[in-house]
Amino acid sequence: MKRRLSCVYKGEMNLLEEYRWRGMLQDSTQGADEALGKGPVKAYIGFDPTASSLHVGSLMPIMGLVHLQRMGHSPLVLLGGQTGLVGDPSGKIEERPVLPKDQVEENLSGIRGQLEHFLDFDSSVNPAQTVNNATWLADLQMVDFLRDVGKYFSVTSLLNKESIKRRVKDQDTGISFAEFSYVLLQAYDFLALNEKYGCTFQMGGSDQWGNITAGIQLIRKARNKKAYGITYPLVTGPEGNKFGKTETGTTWLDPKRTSPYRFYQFWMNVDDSLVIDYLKQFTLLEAKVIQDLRSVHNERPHERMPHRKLAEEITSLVHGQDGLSKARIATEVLFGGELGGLRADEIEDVFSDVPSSEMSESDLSDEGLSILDVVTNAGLTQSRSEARRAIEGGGLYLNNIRVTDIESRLEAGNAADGRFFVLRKGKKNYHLIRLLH
RNA sequence: GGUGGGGUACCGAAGCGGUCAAACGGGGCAGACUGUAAAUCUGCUGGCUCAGCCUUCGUAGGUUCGAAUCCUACCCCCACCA
Repeated sequence: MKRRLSCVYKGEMNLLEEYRWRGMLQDSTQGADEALGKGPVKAYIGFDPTASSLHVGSLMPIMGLVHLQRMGHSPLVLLGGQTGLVGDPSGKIEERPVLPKDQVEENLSGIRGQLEHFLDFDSSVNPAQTVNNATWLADLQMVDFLRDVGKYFSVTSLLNKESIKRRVKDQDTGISFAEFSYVLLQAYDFLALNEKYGCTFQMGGSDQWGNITAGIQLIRKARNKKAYGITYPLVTGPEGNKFGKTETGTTWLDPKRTSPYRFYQFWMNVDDSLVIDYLKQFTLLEAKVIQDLRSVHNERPHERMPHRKLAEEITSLVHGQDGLSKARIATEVLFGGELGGLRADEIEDVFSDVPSSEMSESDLSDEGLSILDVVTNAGLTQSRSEARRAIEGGGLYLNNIRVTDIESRLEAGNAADGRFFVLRKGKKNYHLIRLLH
């Protein structure tokens, strides 16, 4: 059920124009437009293996590659297995911790798996490819590197790079030689990809501009060949704050780290002022469709159609139809919908994020347990008194049905599909009890 | 070291012999409204076997039928003076 996103190159479609109207173009080097117009190209983006999963912050470059492939170009994904061992100083205030090698390995395979949701690696015409720069960096000799690459860089110009300048100035943190040299490694990556794969484009976030142009210069000076670069704008939240972070942490693409439900909710909760931008940047919907969504939203904002569409599109892209339907069921249930029709495995799935405990059937023998005790033991309330007040105030639910009687007892017969008790205090405080037979 | 003021529930702050589980404000929780937002409104906000009982007003004693409130000692804070 992998989507076919690739297609044969058609000269009349212009990638940069697509990026422009979608608000995905920050900057491009001279001649990039013409070079793309001449025929299919190979373009690469490097992904950082600092974690075993990508998060929503990487979505812009990923979508960049998706558009690229849809226009018949070939995307190349560089997994920086080696550069990950050094650490890129761009956009970082402090030196980063260096990761152990086996961790980097593990991260690489996780990331590769996620990209398969977006890119077509099996196309006969323009398949996506992943490359690990260990291929050329692992056995590189220091002296060779200095001669072939180092020679082309002036320290003065390196010191003038924004990412380095800022760190050199800061007396407290400074910059290590490893990080200082990072830009050379990335430039060398581009050179290597250019030679081995005929790659002529590099793309990346706007913080990568300095690294990208360094690569282009190296290719020009060392091989007298032309190469190009494109950067995507930085995605920010409503107050310019960091995108993708919520109270519960980073929003990851890995369903084990961020459940499809939470992922879906992340997009549902996007600020109104940004939803149209995000539709352009993170979905493949066409201009006309997005325009229509915008007018619907202006007329009936409370329906939040663009949010729904945004959440659905991206969730199905990242987690598939299956993930989307899980997220939908979870949304309905977690916002107070009926629990009755759900099967045990669906309940288990919906409430997988929720604190839970277990109880054996014998605990509930004939009399059952006082709901007050159950709620308090589950940690939903601090004391029986508090549980009592919650019920009196109408704020306690069993299996999404309001509990009205303080005296009511929990019995095996109440369990949803015979296996679960779903306790809820207020709108969002859940506790799941598994009934063991 | 001297003088004065003070320690009250999650926080701020009233209370100064019984009607005090303790006003009021903030925060928190819940309900209504709503767009899963904000604002607003309502209720709750020590524990329990809950029309009752038990434990709480810096700590330890005492006076009293009865103490957060009066007395004694101690501990800690703050202000001013040295």
